Amino acid sequence: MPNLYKYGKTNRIGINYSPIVQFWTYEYICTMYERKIPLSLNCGLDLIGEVLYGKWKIRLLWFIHEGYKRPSELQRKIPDASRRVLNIQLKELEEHELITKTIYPVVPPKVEYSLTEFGETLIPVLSALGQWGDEHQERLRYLILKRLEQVPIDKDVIL
Amino acid sequence: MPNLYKYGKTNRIGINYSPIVQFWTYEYICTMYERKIPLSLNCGLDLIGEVLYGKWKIRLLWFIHEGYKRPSELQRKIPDASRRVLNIQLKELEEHELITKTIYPVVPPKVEYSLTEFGETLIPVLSALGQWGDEHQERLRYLILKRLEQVPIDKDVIL
DNA sequence: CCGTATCCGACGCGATACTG
DNA sequence: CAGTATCGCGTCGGATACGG
Repeated sequence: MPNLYKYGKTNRIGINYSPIVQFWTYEYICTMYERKIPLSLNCGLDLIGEVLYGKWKIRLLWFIHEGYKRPSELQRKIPDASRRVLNIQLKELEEHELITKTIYPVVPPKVEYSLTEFGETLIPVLSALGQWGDEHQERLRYLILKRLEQVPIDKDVIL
Repeated sequence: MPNLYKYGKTNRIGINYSPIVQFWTYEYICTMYERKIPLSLNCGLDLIGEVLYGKWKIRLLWFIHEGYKRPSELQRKIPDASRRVLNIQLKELEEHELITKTIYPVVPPKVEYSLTEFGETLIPVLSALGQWGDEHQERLRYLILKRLEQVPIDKDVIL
């Protein structure tokens, strides 16, 4: 969970670009729930981060958007994710109302996911992200791989 | 080779959405390095996810963009992040060539960060993200908080 | 003012096995 | 085909303390 935070007032990311931001920090609410580290939901970037957080979520959204709706299809598309995690993240997406799940009462079981309208609104945003990545892919790949070579040993790992 | 990445990172962002995607997947290369779970750098979303990954990076980028350049300023802006993590993430941003660091040889020490041109290109994208979050903030807050109430106890945590 | 080191808790997620 | 349970590893990041 990314959202462990307890920061508050000054640190809304969106400061300039988003006058909409409000000040009655959710910190307050969250501490009431005794979460050790409260969420910060003060600005748009925090919020979207909350919803997209998860290793496979964006992938899932995109594939569903592309028409791969059944769990087995998704699994085939994302073979590196375990069934367990896929289910967990799909459920989260569902709870965030970005997708809906339809269970057909047939044998063998059949399940289909699809984007909600709300989910659809996210697609252009994801596109924008991906576009930036695509535009700079050469450079990014180079930089990322270079970094990995430099730091082959994790600093936190005791040898 | 130490086994970092044995269990991939939790990317906030990552997906194969793009037709540009190439198939000589980096997965391949990565497995050659004996990483158990390869990085996926196949598409723009994967790449951008790699670069933005980190709890405070987006915030850092934004604040630097806004003109808060010195470590102490940034720290004040993000009081919940420890100095350690801030430095780590700043260094990563630097290695990814999104920001530059200038050290002035004076006493007391003075350091300044600023966005590179490359880093600047990321700003509109972040704006887009934040904008979506802002537009739907009511709903998002509601949904996120609702979910948290439902699952107050993490399933994986042993009590 | 600036940076880094060590310790450690939280939790995401992979592996595997089992049910309907 | 779809879903869940249990287990344990690994990584991020917080707390604190020290050195320049």
